[in-house]
Amino acid sequence: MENIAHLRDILVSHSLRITDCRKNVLQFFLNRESALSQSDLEIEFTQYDRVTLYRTLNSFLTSGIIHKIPNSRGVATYGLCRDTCSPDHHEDNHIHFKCNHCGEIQCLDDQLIPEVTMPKGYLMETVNMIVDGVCAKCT
Amino acid sequence: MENIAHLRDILVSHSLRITDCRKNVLQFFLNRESALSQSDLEIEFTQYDRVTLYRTLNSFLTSGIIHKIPNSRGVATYGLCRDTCSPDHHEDNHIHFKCNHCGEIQCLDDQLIPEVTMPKGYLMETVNMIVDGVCAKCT
DNA sequence: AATATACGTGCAATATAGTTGCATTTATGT
DNA sequence: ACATAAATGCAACTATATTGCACGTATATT
Repeated sequence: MENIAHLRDILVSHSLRITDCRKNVLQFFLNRESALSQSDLEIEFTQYDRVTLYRTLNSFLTSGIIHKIPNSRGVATYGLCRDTCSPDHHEDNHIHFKCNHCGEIQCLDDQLIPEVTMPKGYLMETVNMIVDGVCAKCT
Repeated sequence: MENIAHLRDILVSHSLRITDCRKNVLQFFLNRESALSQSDLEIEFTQYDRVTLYRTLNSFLTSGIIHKIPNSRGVATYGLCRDTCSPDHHEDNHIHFKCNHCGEIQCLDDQLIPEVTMPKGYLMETVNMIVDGVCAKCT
């Protein structure tokens, strides 16, 4: 359970206003170790409109509190950024893990994406790496 | 331009019946160097129903002719598998590239995904790596 | 070549996800 | 406490993904 002051700090430091919705959603992210989708939030927070949750995710995304995790299903999922991230510079160069058993998507913060090289003429901007398998809880 | 016999061979060797739709879609994949989405097919093949194209992609996917490429937008894209792929064993361990300029997604068949290790208790099944940037055609 | 049948296709309908505009409410700086 | 810029809720809309069912066709068998 995060204390409220901490939640406020995070929001303020990302130039976001303090609202109930944002505090609750942020707390939910902090309490969970797995990444979350919009529909996860809709199930958890029936008191807020889908659009509000959608825009909450968007504000977190553009302010650099969370990052988007690519996946092969058609559902966007989001994970908390590390403390070292800022809106213009992300340090989310870790591997993401999708468990085929429980379905959870996790940030493996300590497994860094290895360096790769591109063919001639290609300009590399961001790199994502997603491993599918069975997570520690399900093995 | 692929010859028809070759298209038939590919379909037959994956236990799929020969149909116009499948031949045309497969040819389209072979002629393009970029990955394709369902909507790409809908634009190209107005003579076929969306659902037919959807199921064509599905049959190609489960029979191992194409593979799904994860991406952060909510649109599934597909790339041709290498000749060495079979339905039960895929060799698509290459990096995918998404161009932020032209939007194309390409298979970098020769850029292999580097080996990575998982934390204790994690079981690795498949690995995906997606690089975003600017492709050779757009630089 | 005729034919049975399993498989492919088209249509209709539904489900799910993502997005915008607008009126109303609320957080925040002064 | 008040003005204002931002957040919220509602309604509507778009795009994408998916299923059931009836009908048509590729293929194996004879």
